[in-house]
Amino acid sequence: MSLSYALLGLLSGDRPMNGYAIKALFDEAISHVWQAKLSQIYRELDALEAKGLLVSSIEEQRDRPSKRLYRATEEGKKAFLDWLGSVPESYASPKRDEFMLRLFFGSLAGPELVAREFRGFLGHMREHRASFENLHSHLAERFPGDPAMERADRICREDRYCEFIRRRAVLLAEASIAWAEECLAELEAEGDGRA
Amino acid sequence: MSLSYALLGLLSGDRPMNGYAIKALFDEAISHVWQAKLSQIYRELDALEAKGLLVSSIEEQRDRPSKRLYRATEEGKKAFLDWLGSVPESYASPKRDEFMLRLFFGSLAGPELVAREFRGFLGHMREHRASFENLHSHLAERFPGDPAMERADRICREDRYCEFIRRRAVLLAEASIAWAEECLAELEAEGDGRA
DNA sequence: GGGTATTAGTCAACATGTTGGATAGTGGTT
DNA sequence: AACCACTATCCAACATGTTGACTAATACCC
Repeated sequence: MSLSYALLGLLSGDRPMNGYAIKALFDEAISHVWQAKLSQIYRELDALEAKGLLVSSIEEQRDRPSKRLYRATEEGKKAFLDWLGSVPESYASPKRDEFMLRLFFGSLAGPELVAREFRGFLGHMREHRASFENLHSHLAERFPGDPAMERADRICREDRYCEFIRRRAVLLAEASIAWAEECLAELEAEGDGRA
Repeated sequence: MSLSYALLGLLSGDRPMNGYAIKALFDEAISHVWQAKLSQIYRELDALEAKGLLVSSIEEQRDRPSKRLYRATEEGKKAFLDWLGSVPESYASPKRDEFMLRLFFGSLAGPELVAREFRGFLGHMREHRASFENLHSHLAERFPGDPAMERADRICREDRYCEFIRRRAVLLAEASIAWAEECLAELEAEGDGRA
């Protein structure tokens, strides 16, 4: 699946990374594209190393716990590039949206409850949109002296594809906000008329 | 989690349903909100019955395999309504988008490959959008004589919240299409200039 | 000196999702 | 007659994702 390719991709560069830093990178840069928990990342790194697609080495640090640095083997890089060049099975991402499911049962909940949920959703989406406007990743600050993190930070700021991704996130957030405002207005107009 | 509440919600009405029909309902009406495989649905129905939230009965059919009809118990209905009235933990749905992940590694893939993926994505999204324009669910046709399916069909057509959901799906699809067209145009403009 | 936060990694258990096959009758196609 | 598609249920195995706990060192605050 894709998580392993994401890891291989991140570790295909010349700068090795440890699990903890990868998690930070996921959270700051990839979280609206792909999410993963720390324990999942570690497990996956283990599995990839067992398959010979990654190798790891321990780096001792003076003032901190020592860390295990991973890098892709030649085989790992090849596996990643093969995946990148392959045709994706599907362009549809799996849908599992609790808010929408609740909305589906809206008639059983009643308009007031639904309106409340819409307000919560709007709050969330507005925050979400704002988070793109004033965001630059803090990876370099959080991992001072880590070349992999400095590079990642720079890429997130400069890379055109990262910019594409950011633009889409903003557009989708705006579409969702406009939609929710319209639905809420409809619900409230009716509520006023009745109550 | 939410799948069990989705099932309880569907089975809280006065019309019992069997697993196969529930799967069809998921596919036709809820698929862009929540997806589930047949085996998962059966397993979940089992678990809910074991907890006393559902009861089942076998209905023999002349010309077809007999089916197991589920309906919610009073306890099940209560559990569903409690969930519906509760505040959702999060309005963010888990993100796991393969296409976006590939795009994140765009610089490693190169503009031609990325452009190809964008074309695939556009094809998918245009189909997706079109599927809302000429769609009315065929549940009643597929399950002739099944009152639960006739009702579900009608609700999907008439219910305002289903209409909200449909509208959002269309808006998001349109935003994605506009975004992808713009990105693709940028990539192609550059490709022409160089090639 | 004690509590808490941060950095770093590991593990067990559980929850959820996916794949594929077994079973079984009906109806239609080649 | 052989094969496939549809309706229907169930199960085992595996893959993936989530939660929470545990270890350990350092730093920072009170």
